[in-house]
Amino acid sequence: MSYPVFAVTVDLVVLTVRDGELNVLLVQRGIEPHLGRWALPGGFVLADEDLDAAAKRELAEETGLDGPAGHLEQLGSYGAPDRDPRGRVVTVAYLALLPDLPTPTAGTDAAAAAWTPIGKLGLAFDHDRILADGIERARSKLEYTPLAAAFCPPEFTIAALRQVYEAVWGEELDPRNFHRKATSTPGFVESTGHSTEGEPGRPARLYRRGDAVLLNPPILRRKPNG
Amino acid sequence: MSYPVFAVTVDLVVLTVRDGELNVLLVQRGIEPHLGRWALPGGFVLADEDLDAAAKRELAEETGLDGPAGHLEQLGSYGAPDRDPRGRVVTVAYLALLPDLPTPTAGTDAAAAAWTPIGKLGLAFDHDRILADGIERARSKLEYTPLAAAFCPPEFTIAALRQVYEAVWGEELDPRNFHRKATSTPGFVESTGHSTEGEPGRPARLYRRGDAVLLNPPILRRKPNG
DNA sequence: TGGATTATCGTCAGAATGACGAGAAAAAAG
DNA sequence: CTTTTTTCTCGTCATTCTGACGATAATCCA
Repeated sequence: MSYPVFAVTVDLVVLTVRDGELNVLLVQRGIEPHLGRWALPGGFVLADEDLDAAAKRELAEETGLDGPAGHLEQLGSYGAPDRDPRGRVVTVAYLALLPDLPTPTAGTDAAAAAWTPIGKLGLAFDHDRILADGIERARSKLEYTPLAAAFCPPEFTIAALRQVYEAVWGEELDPRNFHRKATSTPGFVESTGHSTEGEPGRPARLYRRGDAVLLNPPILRRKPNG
Repeated sequence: MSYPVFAVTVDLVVLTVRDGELNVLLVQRGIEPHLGRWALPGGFVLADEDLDAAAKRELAEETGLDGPAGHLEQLGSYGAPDRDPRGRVVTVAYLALLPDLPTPTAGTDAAAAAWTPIGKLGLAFDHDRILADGIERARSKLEYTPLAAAFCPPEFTIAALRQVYEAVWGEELDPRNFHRKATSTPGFVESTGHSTEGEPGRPARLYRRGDAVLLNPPILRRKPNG
């Protein structure tokens, strides 16, 4: 039996919140095809490597991060026959949610790497589509899971958590109602006993991520469909 | 530049509700590897074929169905290096939700095809895992989307819709509260004006699927985490 | 004709939500 | 040092949503 031959890559939608805005990690391509254009970071899956392992490896290469911080999950696969001029390439996209980090270093095959606010970006390949799918996944996951904390450092205030929601959803939330909701949903956050110091305003209690996997009840956006 | 070579397959988790139970479409393998064992239907992606097109083609081959009935979406990709003894094979799994259909015919490479109630199945390859992921996706999608109607014929009663929820979730729902919820959630179902005839009990009004993409508010399971 | 069965509507208490007032605790300004 | 500003935290209240369940309607079946 014979069957067609493919190359398999992983591409990463790495999101973070900087200055109250949702940002994505992009690299400027240093090789053909699409040389010089901006694209999602990624690369080929190695001969003896699992897909998840390839995604973790690429994430570590691009961000220097390889601890358990943040969140990484598979987003979906994209395999249109003409999506890569080099031939038949299927890419498995992953979504990563990370706390704010220093500007990353450009990896091999990349001329530059940068955090970029989301918007109309004109990326290489089908990466605009993949990015849009990743953003929608992140918006939706914030409703039903405690993953907003993946955007925060290990200890964070309720206000910081709320600003994550506001940045990802592009929607303002009432601080008082959000505070009630975050602290009363079981397993969302747990108090550390510490507080902020030196910031303007009343000091805020610091929390860490709770052990819930799903938020019950969820925190719903006002208009999931627009 | 050189990079590893892969084969790419699509595998289908085809679910339906039969006799109040959630069933999955399985095929008995007619070729090596795993000859004679039960597995999810699937096959290789063709040389000039998109992933979604391959999934649609396989679904049509296995069920004879190719209209817009039911629902088909990508579930996820699985690519552990040792998941197929023939070599490096990445499979893109799809989830299909269909109304109850006659028993399907076995396709090529399959000795038999059958609807099977879900449970501990011992499938070939990593298909137990893929099936479990598909079932969990279906359970979750019923909470937030109107996709339960994909399990029903074009016109259906509220009771039939409720029985879909009960079969997929394995949980009984109060008929009166479910009726209120289904008919009051905007875009979930719309009345056709017809009613059932010849069934025991009071005739039930028939509905068709509404135009909503998301249920707002959602219909939540009692214990999403177990 | 009467009972069984299922659909549909209604009621009521408790939970969750949205809108907003008000006090607490700090830094910043005068 | 006092006042103002800022932000956090708690509380109130009306509205909506949910779960539990009673009651009636409309058919089939014996």
